[in-house]
Order: sequence, then C-alpha cells, then structure tokens
Amino acid sequence: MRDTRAELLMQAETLVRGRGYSGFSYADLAAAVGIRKASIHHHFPTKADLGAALVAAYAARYEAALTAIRAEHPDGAGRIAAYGRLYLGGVEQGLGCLCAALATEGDALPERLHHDIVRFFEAHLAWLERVLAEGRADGSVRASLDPAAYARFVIATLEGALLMERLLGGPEAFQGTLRALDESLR
Amino acid sequence: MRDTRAELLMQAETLVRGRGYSGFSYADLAAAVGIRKASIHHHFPTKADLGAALVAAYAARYEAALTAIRAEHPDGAGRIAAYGRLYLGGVEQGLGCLCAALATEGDALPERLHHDIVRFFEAHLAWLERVLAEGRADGSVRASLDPAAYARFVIATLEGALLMERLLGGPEAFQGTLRALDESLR
DNA sequence: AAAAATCTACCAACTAAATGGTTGGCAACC
DNA sequence: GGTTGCCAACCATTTAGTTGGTAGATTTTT
Repeated sequence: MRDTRAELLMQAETLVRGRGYSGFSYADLAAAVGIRKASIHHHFPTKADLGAALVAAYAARYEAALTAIRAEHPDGAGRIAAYGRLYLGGVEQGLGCLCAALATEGDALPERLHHDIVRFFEAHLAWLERVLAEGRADGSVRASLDPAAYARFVIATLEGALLMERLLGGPEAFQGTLRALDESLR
Repeated sequence: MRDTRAELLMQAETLVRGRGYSGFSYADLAAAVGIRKASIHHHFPTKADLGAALVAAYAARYEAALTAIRAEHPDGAGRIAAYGRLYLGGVEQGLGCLCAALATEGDALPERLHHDIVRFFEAHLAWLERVLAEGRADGSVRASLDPAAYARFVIATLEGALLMERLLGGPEAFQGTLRALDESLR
C-alpha cells in the first residue's frame, strides 16, 4: 500500500465519519491530502471503490482490536467494557462510526457497500455473542442474559451513544452510558 | 399549511430518513411529489429552510406522541416501552430517525440545523428523565437507577437499534432489544 | 553495463450531468 | 388587483469521471 493511498484513506475516513458519504467530494479529499482530483481516481477509480476500501480498512482495524481485547482482558464484562472504550475514541475525536454513517445513507448506497456494512456489523455481533457466552461461563456476566440478543443490545447502545454524544454530551456523557451498560450485564 | 407543502415535507422526510440530507436533491424531491424543481423553492427558498421545517415538523409530531404516552400509560416502565415502540415504526418502514440522519452529517450541516437537532435530543432527554424519575416513585423502575444518566442510555439504545436493525435484523431483532431495555430498568 | 520497454504516480484540461438557486411570467382565486 | 401556486428557461458551480500526457523508477533485452 502506497503512502499517498494510505493518506487518502485516512483523510477520506475522517471526512465520511464527520459528514457522511455523500457529504464529501473528491475535491474535498484532494484539498485535504494536497493532491489533484484526477490523482485520486488513479488510486480509487470510482467513489464506490474508495468507499469499499474505507470499510475494508476500518473493519480490519476493528478485527485486530477485537482480537487484542480478548487476549488482554480475561473476563466477559471487562471485554465488553474495553469494547465500549473503542467507541469512546470516536466521541473524543468528534467523529462518528464509519459504518453508522454509511448505514444512514443506506438507500442511496451502492449495493456492494451496503453488503460490506452488514458484514461489518455481523462480525461484531458474532464476537460479542461469543464474549458474552464466555462471560456467562466465567461468572462476570449474569446467567439470565441471552448472548445473541444482548450482543445486538450492546452494539445498539454504543452506536447510538456515539451518534448522540458526539454532538451533545461529549466524552463524559458517553462514559455515563458505558457505566449503565456495564451495570446492566452484571 | 398548504397541501403541496405538506406533501413536500412528507416526501422530503422519507428521502432524508432513507438517504441522508446530502443524499437527496431538489430534483429527487420534485420527482417524488410530481412538481417542478422551481416550485419547491417557492415553498422552501433554500435547502436549509426545508431541513429546518423538516426537523420542526418531526419534533412537533414527537412532542405530541410523548404527551400522549404520558396520558395513556400510568407507570414509568410502560411509558418507556411505549416510547421504544415509536422507534419500532421506523424499523418497520425501513426508515431511520430524521435527526439521527442529520446528526451523522453534523460537520457539513448548516449551523441552524445543527442547533435544531441538539434541541430535539434535549427535549427527549428531559422527557425521559422526568418519566424515569416518576417511574422510580411509582415503583415500576428500580430505585438504584439515575434518571438523567439513564435517559441518555435509553435514547442511545433506541437510536442505535433503529440504525442497525433497519438494515440487519428487522422488527423482530429490534423488539429483542426493546425487551432487553425493559429488563434493564426494572 | 547500456539501451529499450514497461510501470507507477501524478496532473492540467476537459466533459457531461447534477447541484442549489434565480428570473419572469401565467393562471386561478380571494 | 394583488396574492398564491406553479413552471419553463435559465445560471453558476460542483459533481464524479476521462483523456492524454509527463517525469521518474523498475524491469527486460541486448
């Protein structure tokens, strides 16, 4: 992966997470990176290509983070808390979730992107379900909780809190929701 | 309020909730309503005017719904459940929350819209806080719960679940999260 | 090792279509 | 007779995307 290409991906991600997919143009991105519009097309022929690369890179980063969390935190509740802190980073930077931004524009999105986002969320659901089931076994998570249903509940709460607190309550408010979420699974 | 104007608001709301604010154009709206582009400008001089009217109408509808819920449901937990069912309607129609769609594009939004969205969420937070405090008094909501913090938790969960289940699990999955939310406050 | 061919990253200049918005006018209605 | 609702015909700007090309690096051929 080229240096310019990486820079393009980074700046494009910031743009999408701040203004949405149809909210930024190749001209915006070119200005942000300090390159000409035509050069972006050299790396990403169409905007949909760029979008797909964005989701792929974002998903890969999250996948690595999820693996690290399982390795570094021994118990279920601690892992969910660490997962929640991933979203906190977005609030601190004032940026939403890339896939939430894309999901919002779902109806206008290229089919291929639509599918990539679904896969992103499904990967998180599968990870959470597993972590919750393990947490039930290790006793850090209450036994009455249904891992599959609760996995959805966790993502929903975190995505929604990121969406809202990014422009309302900031990191402190977000951490309050993090605490409420932690309570609810013990 | 004119008939055409109401039709414009309705179709524009559907467009924004499905594709985002910068994801639709006056041409799209004109086609949806069966009118010419220029005529939209007669009712809403600028796109920001239309956006502001959209939020105002949406907020007014919600305000009425919130009042009705308090009148029709006696206890705190029942009111929160009814509030959750408001969002379920969105999932069933395959449409996200208008203000969530706008919040996503926050960085690119006219300042005036930005402010209107914040007010929308703050009104909901205030209502929820009140309902939760009353629910604690009537015993339907656990006493250990902090109404202010939990109000944020509730909106976050519902907004996030709407965002996700609109394109993932559909109404059934959403209702699972509704159940988990209800459990968590008892 | 020199020369030739190929590839990579970039850009100036362009295009067609779409964007939000304006102007001037027409017809119906109080 | 002025207000209201609408539209055809504009307009400037922006959009994603194309074309044809240059300069430098890399690889291939001799």
